Amino acid sequence: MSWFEKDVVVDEKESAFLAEYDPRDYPPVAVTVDVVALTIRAGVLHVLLVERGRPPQQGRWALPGGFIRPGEDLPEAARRELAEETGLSPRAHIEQLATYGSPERDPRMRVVSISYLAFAPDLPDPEAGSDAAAAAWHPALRPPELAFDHARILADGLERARAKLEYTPLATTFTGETFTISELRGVYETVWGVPLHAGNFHRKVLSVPGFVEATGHSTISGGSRGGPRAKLYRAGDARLLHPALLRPTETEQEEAR
Amino acid sequence: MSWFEKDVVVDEKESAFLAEYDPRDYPPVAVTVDVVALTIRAGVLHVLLVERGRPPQQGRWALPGGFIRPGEDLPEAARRELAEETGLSPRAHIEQLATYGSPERDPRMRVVSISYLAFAPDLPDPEAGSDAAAAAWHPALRPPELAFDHARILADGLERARAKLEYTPLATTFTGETFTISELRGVYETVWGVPLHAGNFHRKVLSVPGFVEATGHSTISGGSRGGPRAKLYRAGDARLLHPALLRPTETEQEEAR
DNA sequence: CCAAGACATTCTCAATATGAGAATAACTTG
DNA sequence: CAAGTTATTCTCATATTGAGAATGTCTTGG
Repeated sequence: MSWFEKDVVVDEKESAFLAEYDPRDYPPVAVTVDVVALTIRAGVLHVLLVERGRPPQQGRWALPGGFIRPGEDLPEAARRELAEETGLSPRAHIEQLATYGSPERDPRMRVVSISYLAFAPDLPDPEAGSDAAAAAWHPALRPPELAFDHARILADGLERARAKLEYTPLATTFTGETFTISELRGVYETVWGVPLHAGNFHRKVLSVPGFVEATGHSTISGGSRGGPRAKLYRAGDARLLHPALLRPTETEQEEAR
Repeated sequence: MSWFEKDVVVDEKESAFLAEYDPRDYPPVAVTVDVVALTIRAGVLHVLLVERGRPPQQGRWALPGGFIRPGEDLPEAARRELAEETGLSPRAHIEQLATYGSPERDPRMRVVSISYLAFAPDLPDPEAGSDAAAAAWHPALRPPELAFDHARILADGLERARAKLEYTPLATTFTGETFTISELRGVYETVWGVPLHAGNFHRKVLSVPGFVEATGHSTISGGSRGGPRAKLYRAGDARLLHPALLRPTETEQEEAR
């Protein structure tokens, strides 16, 4: 139960105040949501971008996003933008990333942007929406030049994604319904950008309670380049990984040279 | 260098667009910052609250905060609110927590609030500011009934603080310039709400590179209830703790019963 | 069909990190 | 001065992790 469902005291004085209250007395600020939607295609991390169809910065690529609507909640707006501009499934994991509000970030007026981070399994190429001339997946580490401060937002989203893989089972949101341990390892290697020890990764994933659960099935055939058929798993019910699956540290990587 | 310092192409079409652009075409939204300022007083975690001096919800306690000003950056607004309403030092650690924008969260109009989390060493009682009838430290775990959705914001801030102690040296921002290992342990025990093993904590803190560095000095006298004089340390230069200092897990706590 | 190479899965071993309990010694207060 | 507290260091058993390797199953190219 949230506060506004309780008996909030609204006496005469407060009623009078609300009646004469003029929202236009406050400095105008526009509020938008922007979405950093990530997926993995052909072993490379990709981010969804739209080509701006109108000024400012027309023709440049930007994160999908737009103004929030009256009566619309923030996560709702983020999901709408994602679906609207790209036709993406509304089931993708989505979480708030951060809010950007530097006074100079948009030349039109004061714009405060609440960014969201979304993870999705490999999806078909998106459809262009009304606001965008085009929408497409781009390599997340080598994107085209981005509009506004979206390069910074993307960088923050990538770092959040890398960190989240450590202590949550979110890597499974990049895979299909079922997956092999190797596919899961591929997600980690792609997002972190480092190769992992196959044997240790296997041991670790199976030892963390609730990370994955066996389906009892195996792949129909071995890998395209050989190897036995792998067991298939699905996401478990854990929301946090205990103990966490930590990235190799810098010192360890230096030692490996 | 940020994007707006670069050669952004502003052609005639874009200039024309900017000229005829009317910010008032967008639905009115007010943007505020709210600050969850935490400190430890007498071994208890406290949060800074102000008593609302005007409707709505006049008389209720709320997090310090207010509308952002034109041309003012978000972190800047958070620091200003903290200093303005309470006289707190602007040097306290402050970081963005999350943004709340449910359409029903304020009866006046659509209000989007960007919350900030601040840690400060024990400070004197604050002064009331212009917007607040009173400002005071309250126990963070048993606060008075809070206005709007501030109880939820406080809860999120507390969880963030607990998590941050694990992998960052932020506990040192709750202490003075120098501190003993026991004082540092006290911070962890207070924020996490669990007793820690003194010996293991001591070993851990000294083994994590860059967490603390010795000053070469010791306390003038032993603790108020006895014990030897303790060595004094200051915060080290690490920004992250490797390996992290993890909270006891639920299962471990259950086992200890 | 066969040999070579790829890959899933399981093990072994050494190095680290952690939880518990305890030993030592330096201070406090009554 | 005795008793109780606390800082600091150790010991030992248990987990966790990094590396390297062994095994057996498959795919691909002759």
